[in-house]
Parts: sequence; C-alpha cells; structure tokens
Amino acid sequence: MSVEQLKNTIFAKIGNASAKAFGHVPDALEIGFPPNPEFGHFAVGCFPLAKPLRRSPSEIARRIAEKMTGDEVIQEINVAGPYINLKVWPQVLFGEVCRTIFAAGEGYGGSAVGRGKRVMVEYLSPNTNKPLHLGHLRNGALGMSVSRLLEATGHAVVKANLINDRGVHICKSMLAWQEWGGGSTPESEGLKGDHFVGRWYVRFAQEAEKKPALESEVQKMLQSWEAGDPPTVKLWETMNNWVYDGFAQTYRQFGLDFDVFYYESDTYKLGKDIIQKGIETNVFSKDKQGNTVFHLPFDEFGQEKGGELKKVTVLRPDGTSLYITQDIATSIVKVTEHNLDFSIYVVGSEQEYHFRCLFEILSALGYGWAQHCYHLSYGMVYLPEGKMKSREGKIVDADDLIDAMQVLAADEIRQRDPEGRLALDEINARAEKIGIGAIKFYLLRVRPTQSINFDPAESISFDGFTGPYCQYAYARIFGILAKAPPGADDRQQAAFALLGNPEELLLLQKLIQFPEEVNNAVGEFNPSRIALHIFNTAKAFNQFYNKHPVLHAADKQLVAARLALIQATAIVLKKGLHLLGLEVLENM
RNA sequence: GCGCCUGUAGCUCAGCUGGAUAGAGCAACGGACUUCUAAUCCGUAGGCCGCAGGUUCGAAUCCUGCCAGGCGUACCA
Repeated sequence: MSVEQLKNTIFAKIGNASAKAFGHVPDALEIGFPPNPEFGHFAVGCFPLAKPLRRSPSEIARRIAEKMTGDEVIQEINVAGPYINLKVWPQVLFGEVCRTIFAAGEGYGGSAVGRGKRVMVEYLSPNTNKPLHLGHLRNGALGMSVSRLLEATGHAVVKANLINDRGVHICKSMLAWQEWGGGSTPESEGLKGDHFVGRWYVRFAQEAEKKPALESEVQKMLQSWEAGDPPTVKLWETMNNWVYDGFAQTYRQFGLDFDVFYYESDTYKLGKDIIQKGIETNVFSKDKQGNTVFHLPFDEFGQEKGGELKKVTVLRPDGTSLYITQDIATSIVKVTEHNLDFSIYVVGSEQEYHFRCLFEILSALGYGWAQHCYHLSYGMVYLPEGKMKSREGKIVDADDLIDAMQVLAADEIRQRDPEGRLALDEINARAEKIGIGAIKFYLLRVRPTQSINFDPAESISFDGFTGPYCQYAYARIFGILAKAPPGADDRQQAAFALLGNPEELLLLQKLIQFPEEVNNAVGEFNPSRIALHIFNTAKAFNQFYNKHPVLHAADKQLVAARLALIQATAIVLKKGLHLLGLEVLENM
C-alpha cells in the first residue's frame, strides 16, 4: 500500500461513514495533518460539507466519526471541532511510507505529469564583456533548480544559455585592449579570461571619462564588426573565447550546465529578416522618425497620454537591430529547433515589460505557441552599502564569492579535525560542496518574486536555515549507517509497530509531504518550497536524533525500524537537495 | 501619472487557491556533549500580520481606498 493508497483508504472510509450518516458521499475533502501529532496522524476538515449538508462543520465531523470504527488500517478516530483526526496503526503507517520510499528510491517525490512534454529553460544569459556577479548566481541557481524540478516531474528539459556577445559594450573592452593591452593575455596575467576582459571594459570607462572622443571610436569599431572587417572580427573572436573559457570554469564549479548555447551574433540578422517579413504582412509599420514599430493592443497595454497606442521599436531608422529584434528571432529558433511545448525565460523582474511585449509580438506574427512562453521573473539582489565591494565597482563578483565561501567552509572543517587527519584534497572536496551549497541555498530559500538583500554575514552562515544545516543532517545519517553492524538494517526484522513517538511522527510527516511539495514547487516554479521543506525535514531528523538512539535502541527490531526510517529520510534529503542543485556529503 | 512586485517578531523570511492558539531562522538571554559527528538540540523573551473600510459563521489570506519602498514605463540590455 502506497501513501496514496493509504489516503484513498481514509477517503473511502469517510465517504462510507458520510453515506451512512447523511446519505451523501463527499467529493471535495482534503487530507492534511493536525497541528499537533498527538491529535492524530491525519486530519480531515469538514468545512466543504457544510454547504451541501446545511449543517455546521462540527456537527458533520461528529456524526461522521460516530459511524466510523477502527480496522486493520485505522487505529483510532477522534473529533476535534470541525476536524476528524485519525490515527493509523504505526506498523502500517511507518511500514508503508518507508516501503514506498525505498521502492521509488531517488525517484521519490517525482511524478509523470510532464511526460511527453518538451520544455526549454533559458537561463543565465550573460554579456561577454565582464565576469559573472551575484545576480547571475541567483539566476543560475534558479534556472538549474527549475530544470531539475521539471525533469523530476517527467518533462524533457533543454537547458539553454543565450549569450549577448555583440554590441557596443563588447567593443569597449576590445578597443581598450587594442589600445593599451600591449599584447597581454589571460595566461600572461594569470587571470581568468572573463576577469581579464572585464578589466579592459573597466579601463575603457576610465579612459573615456578623460577623452570622450573614444565613444565615437567605439561606434566605428561596431560598424567595422557589423561589416565583417576581418581584423575586428578576429579580435572579437579572440576576446570572446577568453570570456567563454572563464565562464566555463565558473559554470563547472557552480554546477551549472547547458544543452545548447545561443549567440546573439547568430540571431540578430535573422531578427532583421523577420521584421522585414512582418512589415510586408502589416504586423509592423514605420513611424514618423523612421523607426519600425509594433503597436501594442489597447486592451492589455492601454494607451499613451496623447491617446495613441503604445508601441515598441523593433528596428532603428538606420536598420540596426535592438535587443527585442534579436529576442524575437531567438524565440522562434528555439521552438523550431527543439519542437518545444513550453519555453521558459529565467530573467530578472526588471525585464517584465520587455517579455510582455516580446510574447505579444510573437502572437501577432502568428505564432500560437507564444502563449506557452513564460517569463520566470525574479527579484533583484541588493547589496548593503559599502560592503563586499570588488575593485571593479559595486558588485559582488561570482568567483570571489565562491572562493570566499570555500575558504570559510574549509576553516570549519579544519576546526573539526584538530589532529589534521584529513588530506588536503578531502578538505577541499568537502569545502566545495559546503561552500557552494551555502550560496545556492541562500539564493533559493526565498520565493523568486522576493528581492534579496544580500547580507554577507548571513549568507556565509552555516547555521539555521542554510544548505550546510541540511547537508549535515544527511552526513549524520550516513555516520549512523556506517557504524551499523552487518545485518542491523534487515528490513524483515524491522518492527514498525514500535515507532510512533512525537519525533518519529513529525519526521515521517515530512517524508509523506515531500511529493506534494515537489508538485507545488514545479507548479509555481518556486524552489523555495523545496528549500523550506528540506530544512524542516532536516530539523525533524535532528530533533529525533537528539532524543532517540538508533543503533543503541532497546531491541533489534526497533533498531531495524529506526534504521529504515532514517534511510528513508536520507533518500528524501538527497533528492530534495539535488532539486536545489546541492550535493550531499557522507562526512562533514 | 500609469503598470508590476513588496510591506508579517529587533533583522531575514514562511504562511497569501479563507479555517485548529500567526510560524521559522538569525540576533539576545538561560540550559544540554564520558552516550550513533554540539555545523546539533531544549527553554525564555519578542507580533494592532503597513493603515482604513468591506465581504464572511470565520480574514495575515479575498475586494476597495490610502500610505511606504523597489523595479519598469519601449529607438539600453
């Protein structure tokens, strides 16, 4: 009997009793958990029956419960006001839940709701003129987690990275390096490629302040690039490749991966072609200044103060393309190349208007799939004044933060290893999982719409509602399993009837709820639900751990039952952390 | 001005498809390691759920108005 079947059994029983009491079989009841495990294991509120039966929820609960008796599944039935609280025999409750989890393994919590659906998650989307920063890390953590959530629910996921590799900002670092670089390279300077290029971008800004004429030189360089001037294109390729090498290192370290890369240098021309065709079909028109524009429908966008329809410019008078021009093309390429059922864009909330316009234009161009495009918008990451400034300006550099977190984690590990038994490799391997886990968890633990006030002290904490706290619970379980004598976890020996104290019940409740939370998280594209639930699971385990021995429990059957319970817990913790992009450790 | 988001404990946030006494982490204070890793656990304290109306048997949750902050408001990305 699975957890689902257990719930169905309860529904059936209540349905029967309701039929006896009122001649009415309810269809809208929901099963939940009582606030206090002592009330029971499951709770059913009778509010939805109040209207059809025209009686108070309390009376309904009382009269239904009167018609119910215990059986081989239900141990006890209690009424508390409008709630029917049920206790299930512990051997059934713990036994069935553990068996369900073991049978599903790391598939526990997943489902097949997305089977046959192909979905693209575009995320990160950096510019190639400077290194990644904290905002990119939030984007990356979100994109990766949402991808894994979709995979866990049966979707075929294509992870995409859209690289903004052309434009005047790219030319700035090119020009600066050409002028003052003196042939230096990332190798010669011992710098990551993206940091090296970013340095020239900053240099340009400094020089341009002194000498404004540089701005027009950059424009000239952009024109050379668009004209395909070989030396300019060569320079562009060289510097972009340096950046890609640097990004690749950061992706690898932060655990981000992609199935496909799109480059705006590839799509911006296609964008122009699509606009041309759209002009012929009257989707676009020219305004007085010579811009090619799209008029936004009044119903959804309203109008300008002057009473005219709002409009989006899709081509400048000189025929050069804009951000949205390229995005129109990329959106179309994505769908046609990958036959998508759904296309997700993980991009900050400051671009909400942009995406509303983009999807509107795609619709107007006749692409019905535009309604299956979704902008996964997330809030900004704000920095406290004056803190964590890097030399390059008021940003938190992604690589610096990752390094700093690993150093802190390594310090913590050494504190726990005063005799210096651990090899340096082992310390570093653990520090990487812990440090990166801390960052990802910190960025994912609030819902995407919330902006994050980056608090350096809190972000580096390993206590409380953090990734390392959850990882530690897993490591503790592993520690117990490693010390268990051979055969101690023989499940034939496990007497689940001996389980049922409040700590065990709370822990079990978290294991039962996990699949539902995965479902909610996917439905809302909201990994924070997983973060919260995994934290609560880890906390429930720690509470149990602190109060009840596992290996030293009174008898073998109890040891085996508790081992099964914590093995099931380990599966849920690992799976949940995986959905957030965190790795587990067997020792911390 | 208009649009979207946010406002819950000193701080950071859950709860927002209405239901059992509003929860958690951090910070503060007090406890628990000869016992499966104390990166842990237990306890204390801390709240006109931004304000005002309305709907409801019942509102942090839904509706209206207002206040405060953030983002956006298109020829930047």
